Amino acid sequence: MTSEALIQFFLSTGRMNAAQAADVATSFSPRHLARHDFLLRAGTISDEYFFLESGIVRAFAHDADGNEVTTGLYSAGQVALEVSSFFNRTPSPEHLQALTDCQGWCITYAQLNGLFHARPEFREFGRGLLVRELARLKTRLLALSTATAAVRYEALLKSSPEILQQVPLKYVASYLGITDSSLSRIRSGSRGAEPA
Amino acid sequence: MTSEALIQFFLSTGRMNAAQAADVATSFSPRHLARHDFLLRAGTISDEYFFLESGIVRAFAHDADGNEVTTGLYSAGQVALEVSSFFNRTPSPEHLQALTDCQGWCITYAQLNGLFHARPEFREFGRGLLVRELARLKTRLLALSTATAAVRYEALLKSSPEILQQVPLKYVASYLGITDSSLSRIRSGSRGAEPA
DNA sequence: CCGGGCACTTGTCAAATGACAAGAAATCAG
DNA sequence: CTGATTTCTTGTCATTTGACAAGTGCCCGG
Repeated sequence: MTSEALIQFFLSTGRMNAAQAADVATSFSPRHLARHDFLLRAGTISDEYFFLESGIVRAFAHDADGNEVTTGLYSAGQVALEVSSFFNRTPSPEHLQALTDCQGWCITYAQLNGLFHARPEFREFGRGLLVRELARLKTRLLALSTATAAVRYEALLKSSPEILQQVPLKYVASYLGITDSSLSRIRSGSRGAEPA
Repeated sequence: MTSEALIQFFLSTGRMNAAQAADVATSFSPRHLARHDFLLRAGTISDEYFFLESGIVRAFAHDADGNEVTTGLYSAGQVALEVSSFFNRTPSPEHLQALTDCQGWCITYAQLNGLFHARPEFREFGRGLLVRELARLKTRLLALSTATAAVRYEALLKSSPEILQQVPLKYVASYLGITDSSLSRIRSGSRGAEPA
């Protein structure tokens, strides 16, 4: 089993060199998820930091009325993780479920902490990941309150086309903060546009 | 100058003991902001991690159309910080400005990193802060896509009444993702409600 | 004390989106 | 293959919210 993608991921942030990355990678275990498998269930404590090499994972929660809401969509090259549950050792507010078969790499909380303790450069990497995720959320928040649904859809289409191709539109809609009907209309409208 | 509030803040997460907290606090410097002073300007690199002992700081950015959008409101007991700029040493996408006179405690990036390096328990504390902020953003994101403006307003009123009292409503509105007119209507409506 | 902005409210109308429901189309399990 | 389920589209109408504009009151600096 080769962890090439994982090593590349460590290198991508520029905070680790090749030897360090390769070494850290040995602490991760390969992990496979079949379509519809749960990586984490709401109410339980996450103990798997999961790097996705292929496939798509969906995070979802329930709103005040009990409706399912897709809060995150993770594809290859990302870490699918409920941060607060994993790091605070508290019950997760949301589920993590594979939408397709997934291949990736896992590490437990204890192992990760061991690495953080032993390897300052990996610590930096870990912090970078949190910071990056925070920035991502901020961007989504801003878009949600200032951009129209159509613009948000176009942005997602541009930044993550693979998601649009593989994720049922109702989940995408919920991720974008709209209903599936609205998304359907947005898609039909943006295709033809008015010619002359 | 007493840093009692700062020490309490360190203790609040339960990851540091009293001696550790008091000791770490000595690395922070008192900092005062006059009303309307900028703690950070968009485009510059943040080098101040600022714990607020009193006062209110507003974070704001500009949307695609150039409109100002309030992205964060920080009050006493919180850290007013543009995380990605501070930790990645990159230009900030948003401004941080004092809405009232502010009193608090500051530390630079280099100093903070020094503490992280030397003190594992403070490192834990720092991570906890990022994780907490992330959870907060997630909550806001969920509310923005599932709750009505009125509900979001009520939630803010309940969780941070001090903000409603001190922040001009147009900033609150923008923070809630609505216009100031809408907020005004929500406020007038929720007072009387329909009697019989 | 005065003038000029802000801050806030309110009115009117339009645009964006949701709710609900009915079908068509694709997908999946037996 | 075939029926059942899920997914996606579309129609109709209601609701939420925004855009724009006018008007009142208040605060701040000279």
